[in-house]
Amino acid sequence: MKTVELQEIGEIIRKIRKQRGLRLEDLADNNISPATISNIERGVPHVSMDKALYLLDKLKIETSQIPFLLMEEENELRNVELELEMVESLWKLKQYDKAMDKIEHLNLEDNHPLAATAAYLKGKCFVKKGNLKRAERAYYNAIKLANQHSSNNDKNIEAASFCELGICAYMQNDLEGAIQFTNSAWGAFKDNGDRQYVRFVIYRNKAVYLDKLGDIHAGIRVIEEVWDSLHEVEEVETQLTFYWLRAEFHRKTGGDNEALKYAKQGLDLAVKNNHSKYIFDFWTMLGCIYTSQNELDIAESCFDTALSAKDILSDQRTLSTTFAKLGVLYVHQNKDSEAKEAIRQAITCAENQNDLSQLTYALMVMGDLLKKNNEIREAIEYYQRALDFAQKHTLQRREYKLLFKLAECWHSLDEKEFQKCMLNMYQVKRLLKDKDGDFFDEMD
DNA sequence: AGGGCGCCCTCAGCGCAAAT
DNA sequence: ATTTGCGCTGAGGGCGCCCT
Repeated sequence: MKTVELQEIGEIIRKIRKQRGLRLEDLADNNISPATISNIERGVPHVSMDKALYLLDKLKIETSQIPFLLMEEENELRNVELELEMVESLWKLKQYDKAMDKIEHLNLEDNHPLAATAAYLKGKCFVKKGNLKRAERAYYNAIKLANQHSSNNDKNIEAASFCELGICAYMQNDLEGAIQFTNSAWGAFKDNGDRQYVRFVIYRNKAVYLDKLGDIHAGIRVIEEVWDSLHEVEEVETQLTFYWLRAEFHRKTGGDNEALKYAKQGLDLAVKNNHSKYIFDFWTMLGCIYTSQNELDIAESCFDTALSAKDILSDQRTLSTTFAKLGVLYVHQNKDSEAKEAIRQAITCAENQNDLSQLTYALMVMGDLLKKNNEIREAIEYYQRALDFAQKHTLQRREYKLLFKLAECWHSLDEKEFQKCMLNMYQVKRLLKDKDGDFFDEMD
């Protein structure tokens, strides 16, 4: 008997012991202890073959049966694998309850080689069913199980689970946490394992979080690192996000022409693949770029085109952005009442989606509009609301910007409040400099 | 003799589920 | 929500064998 088979024999012994309702202790005697049996079952390498053979004998298993039992075991494993592939397809087909039922029905023990995969898929179902806490528990469990069983080493379940934990944190407005999880995912990722797409999802997510945090420089570094291998990305959606991010980063650093180039390439790809969410996002982005280039009529058409997709969007998360940017455009066009209405919609959308990064932005834009119309007290109210969210969720760049705007408002009204803002600004700026050294004020 | 190594044991403590 | 009990595991240590 080869040592490679030792673990598999252990699994068979465990299975048969459980089938007969025996505990370790029940099998132990003067010749073999419970711990040793446990060692054999887990395939601990230094256990003697004699003990294993003794155990097989005690269970009345003929050694000649073993190849047959191994084969049977392998067949069963393949069936479970197929079932889990079905679960993944059901998830794609949005049949979350059915997918969940299938996992429960498999009833996998913790030591099953595919238990980690099952836990991971369970987490994904919980996310879609809106239960983030249970999803997180499932992902933690998947990570624990993946580390327990050596056959998970090349399945990248740990990396994928960390990646998903990042998404959970992001959905709960914990961007710093999201980035930490994504870093953990990167640390756990195996280059020659399964689920290679996760590699690009990690890059993509990290860049998205950095964008939301306003850390443009770090975001650009991530995109540059991945850009040359973009052709390796098989998922159109991931590719589209990279085009979107690249355009977004160019736009925010004032590179309108570059931004235009990548937005148009992305739009092309989105149209080709009939991807309505990104058709929507890229038209929104084009609207922003044209607004900043002062081509206001074209910009308006862009936003109008984007909003035509409003009712067929399955993910409403970016809708708030479009309304906010449309508001900015109306401000440029001096259409103040339309602007107010658009920004109000932006605020509502962001609230509905619980997207605090976007909400602070929409509130800030509303403040800008009020301030422009000399309604300073009202403007302060909006800025202050935005500031509270920004502080609570460590959106420090936005916090800095809001403090600046508040300082401007207070300047003529209340010297004491003005001083308070300036002091806070100074502190936030120092914090940001400590963190990455290259603080700068990006465009929105 | 004594150091290294393999095998197996004990024991504290963990995680889970049933009981309260 | 907390306690209790069970099954199991990992750490650490003892024992015996082999080699130098």
